[in-house]
Amino acid sequence: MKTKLDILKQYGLSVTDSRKKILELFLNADGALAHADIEKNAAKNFDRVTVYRTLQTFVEKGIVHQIPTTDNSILYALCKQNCQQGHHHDDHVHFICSNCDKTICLDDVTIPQVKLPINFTKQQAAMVVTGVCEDCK
Amino acid sequence: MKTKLDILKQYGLSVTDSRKKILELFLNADGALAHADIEKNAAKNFDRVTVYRTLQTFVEKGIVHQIPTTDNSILYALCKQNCQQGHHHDDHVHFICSNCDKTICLDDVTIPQVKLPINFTKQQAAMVVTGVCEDCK
DNA sequence: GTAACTGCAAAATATTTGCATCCTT
DNA sequence: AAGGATGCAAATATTTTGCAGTTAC
Repeated sequence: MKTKLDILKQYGLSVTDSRKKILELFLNADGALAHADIEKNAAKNFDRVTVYRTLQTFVEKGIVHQIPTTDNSILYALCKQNCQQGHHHDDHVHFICSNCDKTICLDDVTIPQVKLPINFTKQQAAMVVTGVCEDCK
Repeated sequence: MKTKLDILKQYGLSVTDSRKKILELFLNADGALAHADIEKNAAKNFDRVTVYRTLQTFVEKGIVHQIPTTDNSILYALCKQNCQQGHHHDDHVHFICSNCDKTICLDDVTIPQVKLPINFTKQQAAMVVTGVCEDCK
């Protein structure tokens, strides 16, 4: 299993306290995190601005990806499987529980192909399913 | 074809200048609109706050729906087909052109079913495809 | 006439930027 | 030591709220 240090080094980032801490939050989280979640858990120790910059860096490097939601918030999630090495493939479905509000990466559920209208070219696809998760069932 | 007035009345909203104007923007738009787009085009005449409130009303009534995007902006789009009458079914795929940044409702492309892990219940699904649209091809 | 809608002002919140200092390598 | 990362302060931008005046029905 990869450690925080491995991941940071692998992406050519210097190892700092805030990056370690934030990465740890992701590794321990069972779902995706909103900026606010991270701030709540890390901002005791770090500046709000550092959270912004760290997340931005992680996204740029491909360590985390952003999940679009309808409710104006961006969620950030670590790809648990393929994405940590080499190129970033965010091809799984995200699930948002309407009860506990947790966002879960369904790493095993692949986004199905869709047939686009003629003259449309696909580069990426994202899919978010809302419903009730296994814990809230 | 439904007129602005028809639509507003159908949803039990009183007909005001700002609602007519904003609805017109949607009817003329070939894609989805960001809050900023609406503000740019309508805010000459209306207060910024009115745009917020009007959009909120439209979403509540089901006249427009929100499209999740990764880049922190909410997009609003009119459902061209089924959604205008009765209940709102936002079951089509959204397409974001990486060239012109336009967001298009692919009303004819239905979101495919996915098989969720056991004990997960689906309520809604959203799908966003990024790529190159027909105009930018 | 009444309820609903709008504009204005202002508060609350969120995000970005510059710069001096500190830390990693 | 050098480059990058952080913290602080402050500028910007975004969204929400209260209230008085106006408008639709």
